Amino acid sequence: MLEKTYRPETVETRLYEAWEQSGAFAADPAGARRPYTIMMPPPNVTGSLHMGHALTFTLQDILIRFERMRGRDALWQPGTDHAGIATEIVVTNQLAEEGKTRGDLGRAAFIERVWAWKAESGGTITRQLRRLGASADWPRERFTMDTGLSAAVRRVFVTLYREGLIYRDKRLVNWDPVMHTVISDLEVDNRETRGKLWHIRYPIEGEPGRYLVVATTRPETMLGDTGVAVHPEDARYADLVGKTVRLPLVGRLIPVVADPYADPEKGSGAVKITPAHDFNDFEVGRRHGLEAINIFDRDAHLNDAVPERYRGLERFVARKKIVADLDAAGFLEKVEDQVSMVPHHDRSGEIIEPWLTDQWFCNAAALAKPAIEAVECGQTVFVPRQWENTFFEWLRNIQPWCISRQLWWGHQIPAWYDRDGNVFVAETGEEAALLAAERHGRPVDLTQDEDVLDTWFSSALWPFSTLGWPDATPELKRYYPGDVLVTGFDIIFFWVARMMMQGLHFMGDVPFRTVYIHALVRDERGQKMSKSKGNIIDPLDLIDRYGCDAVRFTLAGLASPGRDINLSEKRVEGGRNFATKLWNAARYAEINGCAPFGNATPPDFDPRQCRLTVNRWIGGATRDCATGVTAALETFRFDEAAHLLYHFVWGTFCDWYLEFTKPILAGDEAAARAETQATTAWVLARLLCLLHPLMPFLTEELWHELGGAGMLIGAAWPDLPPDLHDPEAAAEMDWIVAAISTIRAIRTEVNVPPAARLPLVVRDADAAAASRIERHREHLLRLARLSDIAAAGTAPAGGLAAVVDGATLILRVGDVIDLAKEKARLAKEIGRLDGDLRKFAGKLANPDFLAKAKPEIIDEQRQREADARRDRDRLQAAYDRIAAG
RNA sequence: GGGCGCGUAGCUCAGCGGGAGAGCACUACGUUGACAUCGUAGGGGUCAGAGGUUCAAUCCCUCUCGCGCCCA
Repeated sequence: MLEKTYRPETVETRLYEAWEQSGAFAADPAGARRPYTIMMPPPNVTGSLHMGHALTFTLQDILIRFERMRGRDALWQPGTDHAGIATEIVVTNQLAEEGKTRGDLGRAAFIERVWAWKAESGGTITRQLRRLGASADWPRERFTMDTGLSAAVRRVFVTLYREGLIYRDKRLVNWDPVMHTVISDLEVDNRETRGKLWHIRYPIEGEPGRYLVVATTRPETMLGDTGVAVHPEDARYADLVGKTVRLPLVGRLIPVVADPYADPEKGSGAVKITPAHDFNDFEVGRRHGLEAINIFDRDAHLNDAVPERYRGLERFVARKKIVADLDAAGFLEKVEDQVSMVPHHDRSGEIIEPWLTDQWFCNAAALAKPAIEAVECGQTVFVPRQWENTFFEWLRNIQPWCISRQLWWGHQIPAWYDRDGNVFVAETGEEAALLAAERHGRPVDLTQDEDVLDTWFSSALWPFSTLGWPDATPELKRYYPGDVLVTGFDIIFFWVARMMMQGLHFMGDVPFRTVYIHALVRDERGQKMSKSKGNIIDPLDLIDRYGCDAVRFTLAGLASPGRDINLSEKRVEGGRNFATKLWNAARYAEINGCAPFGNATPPDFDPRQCRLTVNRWIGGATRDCATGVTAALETFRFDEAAHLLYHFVWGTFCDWYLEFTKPILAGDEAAARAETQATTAWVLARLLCLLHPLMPFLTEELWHELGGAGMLIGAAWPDLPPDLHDPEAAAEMDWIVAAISTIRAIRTEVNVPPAARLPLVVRDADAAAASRIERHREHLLRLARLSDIAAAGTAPAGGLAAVVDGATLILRVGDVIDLAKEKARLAKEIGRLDGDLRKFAGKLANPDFLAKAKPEIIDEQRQREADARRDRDRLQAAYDRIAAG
């Protein structure tokens, strides 16, 4: 027999191993089933599972298990990402603790060290995914720096280079002066920072004593100024355009130009132009032919392009000195406090320095066009749809993508240089050597580009590189494009857009048909989880304490579209309680001979053949539930699926069906008992199937315990016939539920002790109500705690009246009844109905309503009006009887 | 500044043109061999505000206020 409560810790590991070892997660490329593919977004190889992972992988696993049960050949392609910068930072920090630097080791030793770290910690995240129940096809696990995937990276790089879509260029880039690497625009985090606005006087050449005041948040870059801009329509400065000013501290003459970039409202309205150290200034400089003078070295220390006294100073040290010097020389007009956006590296936290360097770029605009079109014409659809705007917005304004990084951990760029700096791009060094030899007419020495590629360059290829591309593998043919990509909105730009671009370019088709964007997981008060706030909820800790299924069910239930998830432990407790509820229902079924595939259950049982109304009713209700859950999962409404199941299991199956059928199971009518056992077993088996994608462990365990054949993970998804639904049975049982609920409510209202059994008198029952009462007499007696049910033509004394569709129910409570209180209770109810009746009357008397509303709506209103009137009249009669008595 | 989203019960959220819902919390009472991780019942809301469209608005449109996020 099942234990009293479900103990996840005794079940989860055992079942997961059983699934994995049986090959239940494996795709079947050679089979005949239609494929269903989800590419797992590869987590960082050295990372560990956080709440966001728990959400995204739970949702993916739900879809995979659902479609697998629906008969699809499900491939959930797992793997991990080398996460260039993130991993390099981790290992560099480890070295720092040993008092060493990356440079002390040298490139080869450093990379070896990272591989060692990967070997040590790389299994963590995949072990944690297993704890979450993720049914990924593990033997197909890939890593972005695998041999195969690295070859794909080189093939893509070389191809795009030859197509002119990858090129080398000298541009202003985002430079991290501590890590000494460039990063892409997306990796820049603009943070609001309190700073100052310095107003500096630039003397106008040829007009002694006159100054042009410029306002800047970065006075130290003035050493690289090559112009000053004012707005073309700014009358204050109109006469200065075309003149020159003499740069303080430097002495260089620089022109005043008219450019709309200068905002007359901001600061003094005049801005210094430093083309080599500001992205906007770079553009202004280009428009006006201004020189770009680079004043920083790779450490953001001032270089030889500045006056000698400032050379070698770190940028913020230089700032202080320059401000002091300007002040001393009378060039500083004023200083204001100002909050401005300062670019930081999102990983290292360092302040970014815009810096002119040679880097590799990818022509993202060219690749973006097909990606935009594919979403425009619906080849790929975002769910929720509104994220398409975000996608379009970014792709339509996309800038060249800087793909080179001055790191060691990653895919080294397949470009080689000869001594003259000529570049040879090829998939291998040998090939590059051949190209060089051809060019020079003899073999020459080459050195490979030191840089590596942006991590996202390889992730962008994930949907096809994991399937064996560039080889034409059967997997590639079969599983590309994937069906759904499940991910968070924060990587639409980083990853989704780039997979779209590369997929379309190299595979000629989108990488996935649907992109399901889920929300962020926040804490219970809606705050973002972070280490510094100390509000992190660890999914593994939750799994330990509440069980994996409770966590999964909770997350699914909270996954409403377009809304962030505020997770509280109370919710998970609710999920755990639900698991216990289901467990106990199954336990009850087992005790009563209703195990799904036990001896009591004929294998050819068809619930449509049931004779008892209660069994016909639950069969139909199960069908309705299954239909709803299927529709919900098909449309990514995980919340709806969870809620439907919760309410059906708890509110319908446990609260009513199991209660209704207890007397049958305990009774001695063999046929009725057998039918009920079979029905209970049948419903329970379907419920285990329907719940399995959300709660895989609990359902699998129950499946086994109750004698299910094979493994539930491989069972078929319930596809129930429409004629299971029996409207008459549903109406009848709904009536009984309403009658019982009504009687219970009255009892509570007048404080009848729960244990007391009271007689019920039924008055003025119509034929349907009378027969329902007769057929379900036992249910009413037991669940409403009645001693007797009698029909009466006359009103009994001392009764509490209530109306249930077609009958007046009078609960006899004897002499204890307080007549005044009862009159008040009835009057209140009558008053409520009168209010409803006024509303209906108003509507039904409105000619516009009758003329314009849909006929079925009018009928419905009429029916409701009639029902309300009838109920009101019955209550009024009861009231009158008391008043008369 | 541009864009997206959100204000519904004490809290967290569904619903999104015709009867205001769930979970949790709260109150009262607990009975029947699945379950106290439970049962039964109850209280609690001018659906942010103001206009408009409509026979009908929590739902559609406009504006206002408040909050969040993304991009500049």
